[in-house]
Amino acid sequence: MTVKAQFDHTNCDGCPIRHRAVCAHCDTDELEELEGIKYYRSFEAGQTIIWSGDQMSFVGSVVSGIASLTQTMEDGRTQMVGLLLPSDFVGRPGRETAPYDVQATTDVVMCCFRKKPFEDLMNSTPHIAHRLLQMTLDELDAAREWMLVLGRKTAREKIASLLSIIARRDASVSQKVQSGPIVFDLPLTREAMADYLGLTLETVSRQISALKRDSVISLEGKRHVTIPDMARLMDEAGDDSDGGFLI
Amino acid sequence: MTVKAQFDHTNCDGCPIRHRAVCAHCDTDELEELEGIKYYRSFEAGQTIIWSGDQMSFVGSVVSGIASLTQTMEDGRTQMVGLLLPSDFVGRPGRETAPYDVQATTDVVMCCFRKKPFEDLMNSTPHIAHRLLQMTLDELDAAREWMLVLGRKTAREKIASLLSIIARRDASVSQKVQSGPIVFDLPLTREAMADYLGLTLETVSRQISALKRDSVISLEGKRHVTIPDMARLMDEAGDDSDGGFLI
DNA sequence: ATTTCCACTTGATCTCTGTCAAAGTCGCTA
DNA sequence: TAGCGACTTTGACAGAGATCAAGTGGAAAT
Repeated sequence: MTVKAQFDHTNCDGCPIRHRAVCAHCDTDELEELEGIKYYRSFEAGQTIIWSGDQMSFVGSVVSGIASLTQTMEDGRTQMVGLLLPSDFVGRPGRETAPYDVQATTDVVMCCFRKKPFEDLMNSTPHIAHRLLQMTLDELDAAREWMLVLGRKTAREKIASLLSIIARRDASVSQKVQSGPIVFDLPLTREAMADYLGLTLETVSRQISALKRDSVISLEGKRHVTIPDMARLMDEAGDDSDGGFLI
Repeated sequence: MTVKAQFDHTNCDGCPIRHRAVCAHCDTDELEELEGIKYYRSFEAGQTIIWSGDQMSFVGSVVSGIASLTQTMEDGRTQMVGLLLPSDFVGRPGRETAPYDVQATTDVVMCCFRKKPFEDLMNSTPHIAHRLLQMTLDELDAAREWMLVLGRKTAREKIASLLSIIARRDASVSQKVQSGPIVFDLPLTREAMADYLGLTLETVSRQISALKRDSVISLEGKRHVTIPDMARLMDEAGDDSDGGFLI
C-alpha cells in the first residue's frame, strides 16, 4: 500500500525504470500503445506472483522490489534460478504456461501488460523485440555466470560472489564512488541465499560469520552489510579483480 | 576432412539445419542475402573455436558435431556452461569480445556469418531477429534447468540427468519410437561430463559404474550406452516422469 | 513486562564427493 | 607384436558441507 503509493501514476514519464526496461527504446507513439495495455500490480514480500505451470495472462517488468524465479523438486529441494531486479522482465512471449515459480522476495510493484496484445505489439514494433533480445542475452550471460558459481565454487566463494553481485548492483544504481566502503542491506533471508547458492542455510550462516571474523565484511544486525574493501571481496569470490560479472 | 566433405555445398537448400537454425524463418530473398556473407569452417575435435576475450569477427550456427562453452577460473577449475548442438547459434550480436571459450568436442562444421553484415541484416530482417530471440529464450530455459542440476542434485542424479538429456536429443533427432530401449554414443569424455556436471572425472566414472551395476544403463565399451527403461532413468534423475527438459 | 515467534547462530556428527595414487583398457604407431 | 599414450576404472583416505539439534536475539503481540 505504501509501496503502491509511490508509483500510482498512469503514464510512463516518471517511471523509474523507463530507460532500462523492455520499453527503453520506445518512441512516444509506441509508449502510448503500451500504456493502453498496461496496469500496475503490487505484491507483498513472500507472496507468489506466478505459480509454475500456471497459465500466464500477462508479462511485465519489475518496477520496484526484488522477485525470484525458483524451481522445486518433488522432495522439496529448491533452487533459485534468477533474481529479478527493477527493470527486469517477467514472462515469455509465445509461451502459454510459466516454467518457474515467481515470488516476491521483498514488496514488489510490477508493470504488467496483457499477454496477447503485448505479443502483437512486439511483432509490429522492432524496438521492443530488439530490446527484449538484448535483455534476454544479458540474462543468459548472468545465468551462465551463475553456473560457474554453482558448479565450481566453494561455499565461501559462493557467499562472496553473491555479496559482490548485490554490492555491484547497489553501486550501479546509486552511482557511488568506486573507492571507499560499500554499504547495503541484504534483500534476502539466509534461506533465500541458500536457495540461490545451492547450499543449506546453516552453511550460509557459518560462512557469513567466517567472512565477518576475517574482516572481509562487517555486519550491523543480520542484514546491514559493510564492505570495507571491494577488491578483497572479489578476491574471495575467486573472480579476477575486475572480472566479468555484468548484473 | 571427411566431415567437411559432407557439407561443402554453397547454398542453403540441402542444409541439414535449415529448418531449426537462426535462418529457419527466412524467405528466399533473405536467404540470398545471408548466402552473401556466409562461409563454412571445420574444426577438429579438441580444437578451440573461439578463445574467451577474443575479438569476435563472426557469428554462426553449428551445422554438425558438438561444441561446448566453458568458463575457467585462474586456478584451472572449469565449468561447461553450454552444449552447442547442430542448429545452435554461436556469438552475440552487439558484443565485441567472446565471454567464454568455445571448443569443438567432436569434429565440428560451422556456418559462419561475418559479424558486422549479420548485425545489419538482423536489424533489417525481423525474421532473423525474431528467431534469434526464440532461440535465446530456449537457451535461457536450458541454462536455468541446468542450474537446478548443478545446485541441488546428487552426483548420481546429475549423471542420470545428463544421460537423459542426451538420450532425449537423440530421440528427437531420429524420431524414434517412445517405448523400447534407447541406444546412443556418448559424445563426451568423462572429463567433459565432469566439467558439465560440476564433478570430478573420478566421481563421474564411479557413478556411471554404479548405474551400470544397478541396471539403469548398460555399456558396450566406454561410450556406447543402452537405456532399457527411460522412465527409470528419468526417475533416477529426479525429474517428474515426463518433466520439463526441453533440449 | 512477558510471551511468542521467527530468523539466525553455533555445535557435534555424518556422509558424499574430492584428492591422491595405482592399475586397467583400447586404439594406434613403430 | 610390442609398446606408447589417452582415456577410464578402482581403491584408500580426507575434508567440505549436510544433517540433526540446541540455543540466541530481537521485534511484535498479549
